[in-house]
Amino acid sequence: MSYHFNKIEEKWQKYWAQNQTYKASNESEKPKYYVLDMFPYPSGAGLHVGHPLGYIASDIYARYKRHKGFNVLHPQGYDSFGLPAEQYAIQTGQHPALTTENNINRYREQLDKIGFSFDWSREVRTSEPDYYKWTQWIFIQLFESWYDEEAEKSRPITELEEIFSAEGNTRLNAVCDDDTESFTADEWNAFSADDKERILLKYRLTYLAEAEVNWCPQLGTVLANDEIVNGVSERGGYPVVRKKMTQWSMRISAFAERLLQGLDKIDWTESLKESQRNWIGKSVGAHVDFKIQNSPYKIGVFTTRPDTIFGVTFMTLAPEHELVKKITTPEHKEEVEAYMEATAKRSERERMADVKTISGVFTGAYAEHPFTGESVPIWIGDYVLAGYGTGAVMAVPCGDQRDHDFARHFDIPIKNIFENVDVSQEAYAGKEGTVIANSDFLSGLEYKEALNKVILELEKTGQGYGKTNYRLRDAVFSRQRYWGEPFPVYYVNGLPKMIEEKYLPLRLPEVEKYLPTETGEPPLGNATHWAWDTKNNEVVSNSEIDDKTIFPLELNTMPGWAGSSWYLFRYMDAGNPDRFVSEEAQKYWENVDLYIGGSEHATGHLLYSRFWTKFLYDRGWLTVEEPFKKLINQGMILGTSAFVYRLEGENVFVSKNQVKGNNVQPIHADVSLVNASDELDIEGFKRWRPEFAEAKFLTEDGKYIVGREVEKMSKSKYNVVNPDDICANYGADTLRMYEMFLGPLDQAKPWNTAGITGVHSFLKKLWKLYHNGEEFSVSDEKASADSLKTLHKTIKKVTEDIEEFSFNTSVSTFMICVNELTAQKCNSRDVLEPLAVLIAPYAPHIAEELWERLGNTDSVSTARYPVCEEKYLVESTKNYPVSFNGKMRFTMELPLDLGKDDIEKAVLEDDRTKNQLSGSAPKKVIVVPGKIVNIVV
RNA sequence: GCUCGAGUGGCGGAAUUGGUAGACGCGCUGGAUUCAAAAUCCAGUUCUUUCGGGAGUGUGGGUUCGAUUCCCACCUCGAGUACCA
Repeated sequence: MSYHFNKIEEKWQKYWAQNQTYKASNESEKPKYYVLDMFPYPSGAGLHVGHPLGYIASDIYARYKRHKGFNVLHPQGYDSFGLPAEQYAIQTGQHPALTTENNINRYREQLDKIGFSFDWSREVRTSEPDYYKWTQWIFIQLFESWYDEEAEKSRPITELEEIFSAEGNTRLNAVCDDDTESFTADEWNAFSADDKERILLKYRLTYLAEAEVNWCPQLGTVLANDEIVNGVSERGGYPVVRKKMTQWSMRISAFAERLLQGLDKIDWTESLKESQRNWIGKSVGAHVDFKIQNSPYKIGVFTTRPDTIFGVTFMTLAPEHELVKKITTPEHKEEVEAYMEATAKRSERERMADVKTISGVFTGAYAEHPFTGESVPIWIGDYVLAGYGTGAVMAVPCGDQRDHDFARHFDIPIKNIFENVDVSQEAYAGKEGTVIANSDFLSGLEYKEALNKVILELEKTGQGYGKTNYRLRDAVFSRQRYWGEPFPVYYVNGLPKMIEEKYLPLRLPEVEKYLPTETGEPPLGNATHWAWDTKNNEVVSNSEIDDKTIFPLELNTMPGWAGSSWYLFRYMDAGNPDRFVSEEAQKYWENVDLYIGGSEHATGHLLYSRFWTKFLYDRGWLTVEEPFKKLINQGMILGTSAFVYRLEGENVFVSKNQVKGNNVQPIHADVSLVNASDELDIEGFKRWRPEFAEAKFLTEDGKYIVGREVEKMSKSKYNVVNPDDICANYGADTLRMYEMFLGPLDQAKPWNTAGITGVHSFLKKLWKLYHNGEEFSVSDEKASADSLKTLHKTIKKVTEDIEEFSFNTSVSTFMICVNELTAQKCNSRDVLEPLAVLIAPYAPHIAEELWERLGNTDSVSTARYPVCEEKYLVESTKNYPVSFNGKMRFTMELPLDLGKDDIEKAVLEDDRTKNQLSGSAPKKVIVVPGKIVNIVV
């Protein structure tokens, strides 16, 4: 009976669904293990062969862990809020919920065909009200919390109010807005309710504030820093400009240090941790205040090199700095304003494009050097960023290249404060090994001593203090979109109020149009039924707003990362109507043991979910502080595009090798029209692109050869390979094993269907091992020693490979195993039964079928993983390579249990050795038992 | 520029507490089977050679009896990040 993979796979997929084979229980005697994939956004294009790569790897691991006796949680769901469905809605009017539903159904169909062991009973969808109810709930908890820097944790806002009314905020060490005024207890108690509310907003972990944001006009929304790549939007590649808007923000900056420290405790790749470290961008230095001459103001700067303070010859402010307008002298006003205007006009992208052009203007104002009292001219320049530090720098041209360039460009003096260093041509940025000169009390000191001394001095004189700065900014949380979580917020006197928990979810309202309103409000501004009745606690029509009991609701929605920041916990207890996850369920599953997904989420999702987890931990809703213990990034599977070459201006195509010397235009051809030897199906191509139906094709030897190029898989490049086709032609088991066989999991690699036959014929050979002709044939006779050795060797290697996520080599190991067993004519149950279990994580369908034929009534997934018994691996002899001066000459078979001296003796007595030595005595003999013998002549 | 990662046959890729480089698969070559093809099976396949060998893991050096593996310098490619004071 031959290997009918289609029938087998259909049969077992049905069986697993009917028997809920992979349903995980929240109670078990077994140890728990949680394997999670990054859940997909269900796009309209469906899955291509690249998508399941990580899912296959995690599925193998999940299945392996089940065999090893773990209670495994391996769920899947959908990150179903997002832009494409909304844009489709704008174009077609189809409700995003409908589009999303259709896409999810298609995804599910495709996923099911690959035979994953997901527990679908725990499926989550971020766009479902039952789910986003809890996203809203977490938002409210963030609003009701503040960050205590003393205790290094988030605390309820009610405790902050108690502190305020007892002692004001003067002694408090809490994270808050920079412009927070200080007050005493008496002052606090005398404030009006609205004033109190405004002050509390400066402390809440999610807050409403006017902020300079990244506005993308084409998308009609603001973007977070991690959603911008090279100055344009990550999605669509549209320009992004800076704009002031009132927005919800997340005070993630409060967690900067813990997010940084936490990295040391988790098992992630070093490169990923490094990305997060860079993103958090911790730098240690000092804050220094410079008095401005003839003015009540002072300029605060952050510097990592306070030791170079005597090298300051000017200061530079960012053009957007708030003091610029206040300190500019009348005679420089016109110039400064022109400069400010010019910078504001430039987009982020332009500003990044020409970093080499030096520009700036003098404000006419002077600051006072904190130690020498000398006058320091104040400039503005766009090389200083408003968003980092204080938006102002003390410029030390001898120690910083940018300051140096600026000074030289504008003829500002450069003062050298380094001994024996020439700074006339370029700045000296080194720290160790130089002595500071020309620096009053710092002269003669080295970097470290100077650093400590100057900070001490600054603090003594009240002109500054040691400070740690982080690059990590608070995350803007508002999006001007329709298809996202509505904020559970209404406004009274312009102040935000939270809807009470028991009235959640606040459901997304229906709208006529998904575009922003004519007045520029977000799409929810189109909703007619979008006001909050505080009497009946329900959504009512906007026309009823009376500002007494009925108030307007927030029009923004939450960003894409809101729902994905906590979904891992929902799987533990999906569907719980009373809590986002029950205490028991969370305590049992703790957090994710293994997380697999792409590295593109390094500074977005993976940082935000760590932030929310830490927050929920602080407030006592979770027992873990990190969401993902171990994380593996799978590499992308790339497509191999095919190109045809059209002669410029003609309807004639030339084959690949005739391109040279011709002026041709390469055009993507659908990869399904090209065979493995790069030959184009010309008739098929003509039917596919009717505009080329009449085209002429210049062939070579009667064949039209296409050009190839490796690119990202995408519909528009016609290089997409659909997993459904592979499953239909070769089976899911072949697809699974081939995807693993392609190369190391974490590496990017092009898809190449040609090689799949190797893996497919391996599965056919495996099938044959259990069959004799058409009959199932496994004997109860004892297995031969050779076969047992093959089996146990395989168990050992495959197990090691799985533990190290080297799935590609384990496929090779299986191939060797089956080849050996075939050669040994092995058909003993002793070997074939464990082999079926061993391969089940990789090729579950064929394993189930063989398992059943072996007479088992349970699913193979309930079988215990075979144990490698070393006794079968024991060798009695070993081939020793014998080398002379490191060059191998021959091998000698010797018993393995010989000692060093015996091996040496045996080798020296061998005729071939004597021949090599030709009478002379060896200088040295090196014997590594079990490995090699080297003779030095 | 900085950070991280990687360079091994025609191709994807194996092999690291330093010990027979090229496992396994694709492709290719030859053979068996077949009227023929597909499928299947067997053998060969780093380069070079006067058939004794010789060279060989990006380049140049070093440590070692012995280096794909360790050290130094350089080159190339990929990823991330980018005026971060």
